Amino acid sequence: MARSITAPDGFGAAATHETFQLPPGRTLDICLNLHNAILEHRLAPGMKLSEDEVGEIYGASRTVVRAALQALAHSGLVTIARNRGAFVSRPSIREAQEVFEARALIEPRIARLAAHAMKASDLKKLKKHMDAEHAALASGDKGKALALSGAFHIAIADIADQQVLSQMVRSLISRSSLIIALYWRRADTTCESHAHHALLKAFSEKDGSAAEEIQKSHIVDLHSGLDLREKQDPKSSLADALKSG
Amino acid sequence: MARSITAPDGFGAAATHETFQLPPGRTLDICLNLHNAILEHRLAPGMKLSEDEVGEIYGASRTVVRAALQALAHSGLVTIARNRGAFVSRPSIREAQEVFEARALIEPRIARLAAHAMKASDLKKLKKHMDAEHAALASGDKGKALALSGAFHIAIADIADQQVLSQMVRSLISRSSLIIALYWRRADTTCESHAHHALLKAFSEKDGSAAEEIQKSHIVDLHSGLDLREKQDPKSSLADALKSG
DNA sequence: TGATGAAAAATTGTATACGATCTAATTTGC
DNA sequence: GCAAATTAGATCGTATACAATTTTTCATCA
Repeated sequence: MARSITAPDGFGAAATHETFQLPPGRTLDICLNLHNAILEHRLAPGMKLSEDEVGEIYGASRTVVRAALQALAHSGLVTIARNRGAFVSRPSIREAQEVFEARALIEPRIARLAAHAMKASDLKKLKKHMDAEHAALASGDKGKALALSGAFHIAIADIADQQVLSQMVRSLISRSSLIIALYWRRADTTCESHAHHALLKAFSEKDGSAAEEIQKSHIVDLHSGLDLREKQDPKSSLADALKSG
Repeated sequence: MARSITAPDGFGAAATHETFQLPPGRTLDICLNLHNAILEHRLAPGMKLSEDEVGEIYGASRTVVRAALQALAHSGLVTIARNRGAFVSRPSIREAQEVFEARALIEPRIARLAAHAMKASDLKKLKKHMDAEHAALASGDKGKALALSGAFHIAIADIADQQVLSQMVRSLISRSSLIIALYWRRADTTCESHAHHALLKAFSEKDGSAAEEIQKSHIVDLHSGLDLREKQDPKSSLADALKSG
């Protein structure tokens, strides 16, 4: 069965062909599809992505699948181990810290630029994103809601019209999705929406400084929603327990 | 003739296996080699990188070469056009602007972090980098001098010990090399050294604020050394000339 | 002479085959 | 019964073959 690829829907699809610097084609299709699946948490960190299996699913040969997996590896969503294959990445605690620190550096700047470049049509688009996110949350699809929340941040970067920074943000947000899958501790995802609402207000007033400030706190807040304490692995903790017993 | 690959020398080699998120192997070897060649301006922007030709040079099959070219495409040094092949990228004026704006945002922060993390051994390493750069410049190898100048910036990022930001800087500096090949206008490359000296002083005094400030001016200065005025392309200028004649 | 079009050559896109390496299951020895 | 070694299976790394596409060449005609 060839061509059973889900068409990327207008909203969830945060990645374009520029994300992977690949020409259009089947390799790119598979990239985008896997990318979405990972962002929506349908593929969990650590999961094996066998070349044969993926090829079977998409009706493509290993040649094409390999290229797709290597592209995803370069964007950090997939980790390839020689002679062992490809796995959905498991960002370390260290990497999680750094990703959110990088976001706290870059995204506020982008928010400021976006506020200055903001047009009426852009505001409408952002509003639609928010509505879609609410709808997904209401229907109970947390994975999709998270992906849409990321898409909101990417939409801002696109409005700022800075392609280089925008690519960086895309990569950081993709990795954030994995990080959240691994380390998120809060039950409420709703706090997000408040920040997004506040951003929208700043944008509508073309208040760059406010947008920058709000975005910065928003990201710091997201960061603080993670549980990034080192957990000693079971083996050593067992040894400790027995030693002191 | 297999295995005629130049061993990446300790200094010029700014890229590691993490730059491409590839496991060690021949694909990575070819990546690093092409990467260095581009950074040292031995391969000019726009040059065709035929799969057969590259494969012949490195004694590898097209399978391996293709993977290497796609990895380089993802890092922005190579542009792939479907059914037409791979070319050394020609960054647009727009992209040039954005790359240096991004550097001006990220690198000063890294310089500050590096200043705080700086150890005596790190200072020595940086000094060695500068000496190597001077040596290359003295011997007239401008390409190598430029690559080493980039390596200096990357070394700072490594000292700051921020892998995520470090990867971004690597990518930006690689692209800067192409940008300089296309748009550099100054004859003197020596101005660089002064900034690097000043940075070294700030580092030795562990003065983070000074390092941040110096790095920012340094990058703005580099940016101002480019000629980024739009040149109307020959075709349209010809049309204009005839229309008004 | 210059433009047009068709045929030939070169180059990339993809599938498949085979060897190398890793994983696991089974056997063997203690 | 348990650990180590061996073997069978699965998976990846690479080369090569063929199809699809582009580029070049060259003959033809206005």
